[in-house]
Amino acid sequence: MGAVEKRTKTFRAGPVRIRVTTDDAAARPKERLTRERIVDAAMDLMAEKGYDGVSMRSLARALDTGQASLYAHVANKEELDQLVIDRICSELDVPEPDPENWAEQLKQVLRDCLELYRAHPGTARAAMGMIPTQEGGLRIAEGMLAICIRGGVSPQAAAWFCDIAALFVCAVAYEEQIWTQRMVDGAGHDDLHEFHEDVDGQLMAAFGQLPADRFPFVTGYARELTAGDGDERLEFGLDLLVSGLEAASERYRDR
Amino acid sequence: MGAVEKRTKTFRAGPVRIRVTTDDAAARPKERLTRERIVDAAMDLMAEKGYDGVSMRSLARALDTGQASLYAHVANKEELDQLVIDRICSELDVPEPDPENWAEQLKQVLRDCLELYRAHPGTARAAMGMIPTQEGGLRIAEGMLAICIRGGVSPQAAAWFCDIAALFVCAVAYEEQIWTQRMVDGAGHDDLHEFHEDVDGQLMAAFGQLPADRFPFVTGYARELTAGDGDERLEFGLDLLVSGLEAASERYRDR
DNA sequence: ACCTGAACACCGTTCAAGT
DNA sequence: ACCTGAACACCGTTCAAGT
Repeated sequence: MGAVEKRTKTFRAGPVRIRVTTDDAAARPKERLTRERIVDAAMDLMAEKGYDGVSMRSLARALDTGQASLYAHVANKEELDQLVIDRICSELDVPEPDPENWAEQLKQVLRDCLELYRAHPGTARAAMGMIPTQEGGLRIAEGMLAICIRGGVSPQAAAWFCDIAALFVCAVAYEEQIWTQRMVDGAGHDDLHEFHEDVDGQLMAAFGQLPADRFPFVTGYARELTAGDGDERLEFGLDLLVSGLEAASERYRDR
Repeated sequence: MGAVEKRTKTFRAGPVRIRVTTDDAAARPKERLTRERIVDAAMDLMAEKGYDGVSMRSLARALDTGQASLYAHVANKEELDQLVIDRICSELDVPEPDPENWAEQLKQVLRDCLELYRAHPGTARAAMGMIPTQEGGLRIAEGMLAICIRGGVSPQAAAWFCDIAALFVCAVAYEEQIWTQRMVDGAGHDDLHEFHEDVDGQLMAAFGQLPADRFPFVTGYARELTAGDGDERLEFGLDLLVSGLEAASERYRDR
């Protein structure tokens, strides 16, 4: 359950001192609902059950309140998602721009973003299609823009790059989380790495067995199509985007 | 509703001949359900009401049957989504590889993909995180791989590029469709273009009004951050990816 | 073989009524 | 001011029963 619910209480029973952690509803003076508590509980629930595990109802249940009570603090589920994303964004540190080293700095921020999504399963789904308008998200946007522009990238290229790169990382994380969720639901596996290898193996076999006359390249390069884990694919994508940006920055020099 | 439901019928009432188009259930010899009819109806419904407008129940209603009947032809909603995506994929023509011109050919295929998503609102959401395993999707993967490899791109770079570029286009389309859906739901606007300009305007104002000391770059480049429509941003992204690929192909020469 | 009604276990959101 | 129960209008999926 939520981090806020646990309290310790000490009883005296003759010579014995009993110290218990209570988390049953009856025992505590019901804490007031706040946005903070709601977001805390949503993050716990999301980490445990994935994006679809967080409903206004399950969240109310976790907070031991009625679902309607949540709407006194949060406009709707979309706003809740925004608050959750903003919270995780605020965990990320963006470095001071080092103009000599902008390309590597950008890559590192984007790698950190993926790690952040990974640390909080379900969040990538919530972040898809979200524009940063809150403190946390804006800080990251500010930091990435700063790295680009202090590094000499033209403003228009920098702005579009930040947008596109963030979208890309989010999409990679979302795909990963879909597969992770599929594993959790399907059970049968408890090792994620092993599961991925299984999927890749089956996929490679499937590609390899297609009619070779109509799909010569898919069958011929089945190995390459299924190669690499999430990190390798992210790294490849970051290489494309960043080395592309170095080139594009020239073309957009005047914008 | 679906294209299949309308029939004309002629009655004789004394001297008058009445010709009606019936689409009420009672009048027609109920057509058998098939996968084809189900996918047809799902596409119509999705175009009209977006991704969330297609539920197994609303779909059954549109087909004038019970929701359980659908499960005789389609394993679950996920399979339905796959069939819909595969159907739209089969609308796309992939060109014969022209090795001199591989970069432009790739961009054109990816532009066509975005057009396809746009022509069928709601599909990008369904396609997110989907691996092509059916005829239609595989054809596109085959075609893109062929263009890359015949153009001299190393196999591993080609394979990862196809994956990443498809993900990118899908994510761009998904973001667009979220905004479009938001407009449809919110009503008040009936011109999509005007709506986008409104959103961009408000966003630019919001960015511009942030505390300039903490967000110097976001406030300073508010115009660039909100500039450009979907096409310009896609084009920029394709430039990054494809020019990045030309560079990466060298580094992966041996793989 | 194919289809159906009814059920099960869920959603997000609203609102009059309570403390 | 804050919280609640109950309702409204939905979901995906299953299954015994019908034709």
